[in-house]
Amino acid sequence: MSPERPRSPRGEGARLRDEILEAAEALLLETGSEDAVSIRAVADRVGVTPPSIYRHFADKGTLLFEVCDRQFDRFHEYLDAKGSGHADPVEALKATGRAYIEFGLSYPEHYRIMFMGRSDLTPQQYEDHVLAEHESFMALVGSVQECVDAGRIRTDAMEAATLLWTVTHGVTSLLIAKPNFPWPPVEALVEHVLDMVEHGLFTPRPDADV
Amino acid sequence: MSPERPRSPRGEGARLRDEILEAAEALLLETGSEDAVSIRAVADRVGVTPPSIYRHFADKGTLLFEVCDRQFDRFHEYLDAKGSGHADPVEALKATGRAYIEFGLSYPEHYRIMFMGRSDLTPQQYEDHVLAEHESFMALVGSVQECVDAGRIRTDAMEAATLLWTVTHGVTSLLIAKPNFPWPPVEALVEHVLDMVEHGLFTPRPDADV
DNA sequence: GTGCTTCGGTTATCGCCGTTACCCCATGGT
DNA sequence: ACCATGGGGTAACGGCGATAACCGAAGCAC
Repeated sequence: MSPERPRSPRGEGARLRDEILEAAEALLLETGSEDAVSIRAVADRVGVTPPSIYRHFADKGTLLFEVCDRQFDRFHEYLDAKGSGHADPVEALKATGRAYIEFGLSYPEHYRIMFMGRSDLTPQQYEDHVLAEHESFMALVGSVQECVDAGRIRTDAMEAATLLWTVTHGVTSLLIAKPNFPWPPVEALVEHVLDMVEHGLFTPRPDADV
Repeated sequence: MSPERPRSPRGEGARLRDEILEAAEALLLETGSEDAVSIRAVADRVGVTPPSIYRHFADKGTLLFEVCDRQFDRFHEYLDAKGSGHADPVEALKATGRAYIEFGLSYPEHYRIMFMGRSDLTPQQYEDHVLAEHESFMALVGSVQECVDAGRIRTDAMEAATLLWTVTHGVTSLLIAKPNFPWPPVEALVEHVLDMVEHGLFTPRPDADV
């Protein structure tokens, strides 16, 4: 883009690192395809030659991972924000679920990389990621535990949190992977899912109501 | 592999087509990675040069799609088999759900391509695929309808089928995408999910039991 | 000021990929 | 005997991720 990129002064070589991250993120958002975010494309956008990328990132996977990791942080903030301030812990959980799906659909390519792709990361990144994942999962477990303490849930917090994650992920990932399937309106689908989670889908007896 | 591949006789040029399909499938199963199934690797395995592949498949996507499409057929047969022969339509549905997850986990790379990847197909393939997908989804709707007719379900068949798909897909795809997450044993997880779908996760009142 | 190190980035290149244009030759029909 | 055609092969293009080797300017010691 800008053919004249000034060389960074001595101490601030890390400045390029940020520019690379932002260029990669912008490219990911604009093209909506991980494949379009090539090392060459990113370098071109920053106004730098491809090998320069490797001064700041070990490989392409590391770069993409870091791009998504940033988004991951915002993801958590968003979930926390949407999940707090509810008097009813069950409502808080449902709000978190809505926010999860909403965020995933807002950044489908990030979600794809983080939760739908093959994660061949370096052991170090992998450890970081597992740690972050575990942390955020445990935040969910905490929210679920409030429901358990209030006697509003039928199982233990770990199990319920796992189920909630799989369900919200199921909606999010299928909507991303199969955008042309004749889905009902997203809001309705989400509410139906939440209703299913809350009350179940089947009636225990043929003649029972609710 | 075999350096001496006899040339196919006149009418049976399509024989190579099958060999290519089987080589690609074997490669996919052995390596467990879509990336490892390169045109060159497949050609090498068959004992043929890369351009020969293009006599039978328009491009790599078409080849991979066809490989997975075969598996898709077996997938449906398996689901049908596991879903039939149940007196209780709800049990039939649960059995189908178990089979879905089991099959997906047995062929994770196929499942990945079919349900978790970016599907950039030609319009023709896409149409075929949508049709097949719609057909199998409608089979599910049929099974659900039996539950509706028996008065065992709280919503309409289309909605319930959509929910069931998203849930089973959620379990399958997360287990595939995050194999190192500290999941509970798969069987237990599946049963918990099915139980959640059946009865719901939350209790309507703090003092209610089941 | 002069020399040296070191940092920020480039040039050139490798090997792999999907894909295409073009050629070749054995076979079967006539 | 001919020759068209189908089943392949040869060579090559452009793009990719990645690496090795280099280079020039900025800072530091003296």
